[in-house]
Amino acid sequence: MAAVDLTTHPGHLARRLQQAHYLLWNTMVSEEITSPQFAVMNALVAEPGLDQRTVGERVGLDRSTIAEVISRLSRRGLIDKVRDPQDGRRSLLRLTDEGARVHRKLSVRTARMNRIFLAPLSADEQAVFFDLIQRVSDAAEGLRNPTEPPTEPLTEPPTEPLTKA
Amino acid sequence: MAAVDLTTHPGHLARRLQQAHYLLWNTMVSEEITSPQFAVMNALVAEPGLDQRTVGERVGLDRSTIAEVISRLSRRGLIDKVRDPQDGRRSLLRLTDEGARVHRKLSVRTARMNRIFLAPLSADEQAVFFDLIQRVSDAAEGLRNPTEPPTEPLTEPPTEPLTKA
DNA sequence: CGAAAATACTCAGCGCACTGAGCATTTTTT
DNA sequence: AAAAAATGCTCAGTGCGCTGAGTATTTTCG
Repeated sequence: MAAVDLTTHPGHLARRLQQAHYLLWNTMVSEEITSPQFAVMNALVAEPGLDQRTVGERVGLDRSTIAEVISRLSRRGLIDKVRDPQDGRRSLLRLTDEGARVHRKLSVRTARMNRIFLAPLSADEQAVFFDLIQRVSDAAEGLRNPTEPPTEPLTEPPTEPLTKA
Repeated sequence: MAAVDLTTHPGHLARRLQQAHYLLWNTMVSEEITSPQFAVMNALVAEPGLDQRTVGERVGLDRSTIAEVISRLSRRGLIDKVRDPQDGRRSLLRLTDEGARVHRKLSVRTARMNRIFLAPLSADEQAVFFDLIQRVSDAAEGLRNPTEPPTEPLTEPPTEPLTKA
């Protein structure tokens, strides 16, 4: 008998929160377009012509997942995908007219859903909610992405200044 | 140009939080046993002999998902699964000795991981963090599970008492 | 220039998560 | 007791999410 209390486990809470959101999204926003798909479309509204990897970075999806999400959006005719003539490795992405239309429609519904989802919290609590989750996520991301904070700046050791010159 | 700010979208934040947790779990707890698998084992430590559906209910996994998770735990020899002789529909579950051993080991590591994961928050903030997420999740779950709260209390309408008699 | 390294993407494999449909076994009704 | 409903589980299908390996294209460097 040494069972643990999962209500103090952030991972478990995060999963439950996401599940709850998933269900609400399905009933209030769309059964066709998922939340990650919407996030990708949204990134392309903000910055049309991004390549696949960068979009993934913007919305927090790894290379494999973003590829699949994009393939679905593309199959539905919501985004265009073309090889970059300047760099044959890249795929450049942008919304189609239909994609832009769908994005507008879903934006409205998403806002409505978020209001309902967050209704149990006061405005102040909502702000705290965002802040806390974000801080935890950012910190954890930092743990994985050493970011190589210049252990010894690539520029150079304190021998001589060169940005100066 | 009507892109939305995803940092105020709880669904997006929940996904990011879970991803961050997933990565940390993998490096600090186990590469074999996942967080949902641990949750299932934990439920069986608390209540040995539960049937599959109830375990799913305890940890928040639907019938299909719980079936897969259990099949993996079973394949690894961490849980036992037997048909209920009283009710041929049910599968009764309990940890094997090895399962109990693994659960103990992971409990320690999980506690350590949670400390690090939550380190960016003060003790007070951690309490708020749990509370807010839980309230939002519970409320959203309530939206889907009508629970049939006695539209008109089953006890009785104000016309005449009948439990009386 | 040509080999080596970096970069963008694809592919296969595993695992979580949900729905809808189907099967077997109770339980309830008639 | 037979028909109907409920219950527990399985199966097929879709989608997110990660890793490791592989391919093609650029960039860098000797």
